[in-house]
Amino acid sequence: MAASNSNEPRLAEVVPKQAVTKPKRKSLDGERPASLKMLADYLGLCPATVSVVLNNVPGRSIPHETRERVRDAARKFNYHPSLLARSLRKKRTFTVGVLVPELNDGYHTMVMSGIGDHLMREGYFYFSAHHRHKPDMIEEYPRLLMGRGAEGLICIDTNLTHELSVPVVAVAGHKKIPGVTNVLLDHRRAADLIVRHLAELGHKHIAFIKGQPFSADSRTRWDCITAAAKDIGIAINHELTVQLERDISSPELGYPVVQTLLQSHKHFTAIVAFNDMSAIGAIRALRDVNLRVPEDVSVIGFDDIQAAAYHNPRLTTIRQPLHDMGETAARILLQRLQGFKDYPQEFAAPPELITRETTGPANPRGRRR
Amino acid sequence: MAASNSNEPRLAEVVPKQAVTKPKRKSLDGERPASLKMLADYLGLCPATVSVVLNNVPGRSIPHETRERVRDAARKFNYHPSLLARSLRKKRTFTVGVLVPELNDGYHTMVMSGIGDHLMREGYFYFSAHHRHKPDMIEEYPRLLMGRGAEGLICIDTNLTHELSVPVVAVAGHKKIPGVTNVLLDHRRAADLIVRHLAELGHKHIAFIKGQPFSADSRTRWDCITAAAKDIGIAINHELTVQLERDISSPELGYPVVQTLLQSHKHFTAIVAFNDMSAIGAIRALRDVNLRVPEDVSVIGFDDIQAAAYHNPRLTTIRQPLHDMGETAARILLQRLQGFKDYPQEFAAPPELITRETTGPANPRGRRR
DNA sequence: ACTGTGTAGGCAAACGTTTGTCTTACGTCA
DNA sequence: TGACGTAAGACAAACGTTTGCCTACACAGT
Repeated sequence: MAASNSNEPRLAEVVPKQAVTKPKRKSLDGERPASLKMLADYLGLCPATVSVVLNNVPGRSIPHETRERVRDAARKFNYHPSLLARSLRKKRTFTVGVLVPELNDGYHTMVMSGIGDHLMREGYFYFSAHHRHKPDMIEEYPRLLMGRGAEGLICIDTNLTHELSVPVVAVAGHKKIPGVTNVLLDHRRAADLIVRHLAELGHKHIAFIKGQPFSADSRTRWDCITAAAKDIGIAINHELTVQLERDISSPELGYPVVQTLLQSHKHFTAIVAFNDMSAIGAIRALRDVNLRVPEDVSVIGFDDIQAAAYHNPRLTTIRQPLHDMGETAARILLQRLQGFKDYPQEFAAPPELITRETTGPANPRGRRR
Repeated sequence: MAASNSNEPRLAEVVPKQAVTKPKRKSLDGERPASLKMLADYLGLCPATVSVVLNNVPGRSIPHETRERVRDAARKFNYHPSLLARSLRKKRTFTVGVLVPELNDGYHTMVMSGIGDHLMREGYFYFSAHHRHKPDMIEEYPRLLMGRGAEGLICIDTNLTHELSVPVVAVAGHKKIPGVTNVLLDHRRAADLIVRHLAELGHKHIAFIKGQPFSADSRTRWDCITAAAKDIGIAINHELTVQLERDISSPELGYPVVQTLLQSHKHFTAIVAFNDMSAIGAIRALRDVNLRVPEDVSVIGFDDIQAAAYHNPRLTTIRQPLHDMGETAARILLQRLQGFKDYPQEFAAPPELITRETTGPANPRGRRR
């Protein structure tokens, strides 16, 4: 804004009462950011009038010349209103809270990036906090964030347990909670894409890696998979389903469960992983026992994280429009903050099948050992 | 040290789940959250006294019985102090700003996760903002964050241009700016590790991928590499150095520059990439012309992002202790906020060579074509 | 001369805290 | 009995805004 004033404005020159008479109180002179009151003193007006001008309050008659004087002074003293004071007075902070399990995770941060884009565009700022799936933090952080002035919350992949006193949008939230809008993937469609893709390639013996219990998507995704399999006529062998347990976001996630799967010596020609990370771990486990992907076993991931396209072989996966989902979440929250009453209770984003190199025709011999 | 008032009233925990037990609200609390004034009215005291009790202000004599009454009332009405009002009054917000180029990037978010850990532990919250390396945003966001009450700033991989009026810690910052503490990798050591490793494997013709000009580490890293090469006696062929340009964080970053490198038909047996992402892209470009890694060409990355360990082949790289660096940055900032005067002007974190599968003995024939 | 209508801007009360200073009332001491 | 100390808490002034209401004028119309 005020980039032009090369010589620093000396507020002390025009407000003699502090700087000149009391040189020892250094913190009070020029260093202190200008306030409405200082401006008003300087201009011979009262703070209210200055505020009115600077905010262009409609319905107030202030002559053009005065308005210019005020704006000049604001520029000269590099005035920035104290948002703290303003928030206190107006009871609006233009701040929301973003609650996320883990900052260092491709899924979460992709969503956050969408959230951030929309919020910044609309002039909102956000606090972020991560809880690492610890229940007491999930309980406590919303309160703290609200205490900090968050007018609403966006929770990513977080199992909320109860209603809150501010509007909430949950990304990858499934539980129906009053006041909570869920933004999630259309899991029925996603499951259909996965199972149909594998069925068309001739797979009949399919192993599944289920998500961790604490991950919000786990339950729904699995339910949809079983439903889709039933529709399409693929039998689900429960001896071929394994379950992720660890709370990490690296391929190490998928490695051990596929090892145990392999040790069971069951026949399968494809693995449906809970997400891309576990798919990558799965592929490594397969290769470590000299199984080729996709010639011997097809693997399909979920999420389409950035590593997926550059993994070797390139990972076939379901893309979630995570950035869009983040933007959508932010948009819905802001609408609700602006008093929109008939906001959607749920928003389902469309998944997309990204066919790359880790899926191929079923090998009739299945995995060899 | 924790953020001053450890006696922050933890009231909600004591209050029984309100939804179930109280269908009807008590007379006093109506709509708004309880304030000091309401409490004072209820107790027949004045707000100041209530404040004094709740904050355990030393040197005030309030009888024990009154203190209990006050605390009971606070619990009863689920009182939480307005941090907005408190901040306005005390001129402390316990909030900092975190400025980052991109939210969806392994490097940045790993650092953020360290920052977040430390800040939350100390009772601070933070605003985050991302600028995508746009100079006007880099100029504007610090102001906005300070306007929001940030008492200090942590900038990750951000080329600040000038001093700010609050304490700043720059992660991967190189420029010496008054008031800015730099937390960075010991690049001299890192460069030494890289060059020595390749030299020991017999590499003499080494190609280099330099970082983008806007990336804060680019310059220093390159300078250190050339210094180390000189020390160790490796000649740097400028026809074998290419430069990243694009502002993306996917392997696509490194792919095209290695393509051009290959088109030049120069002889080389190893590539030193600016970071892991570009290394992965480089490997793909090599494989696409049927060059094997590491048999024909060795590749070494930088950062040790999560994908590095699970890439195929596993990536040899330099690990930056990013999480630690984030924590360190936060710690230094908080120390400065608490008035520590002799904080370090610079902090260098130790790199570590992670030898995996993408580097091997130099192939005397070099790359074939 | 009186009323009405604008115009320009001041006044003061919020918003919810914190903190230094003041006032009571009571007891103790000499 | 007066001086004094002290406990218990009230008072008021901030912090920097915003906003509803008010005043003081000037001018025009009857």
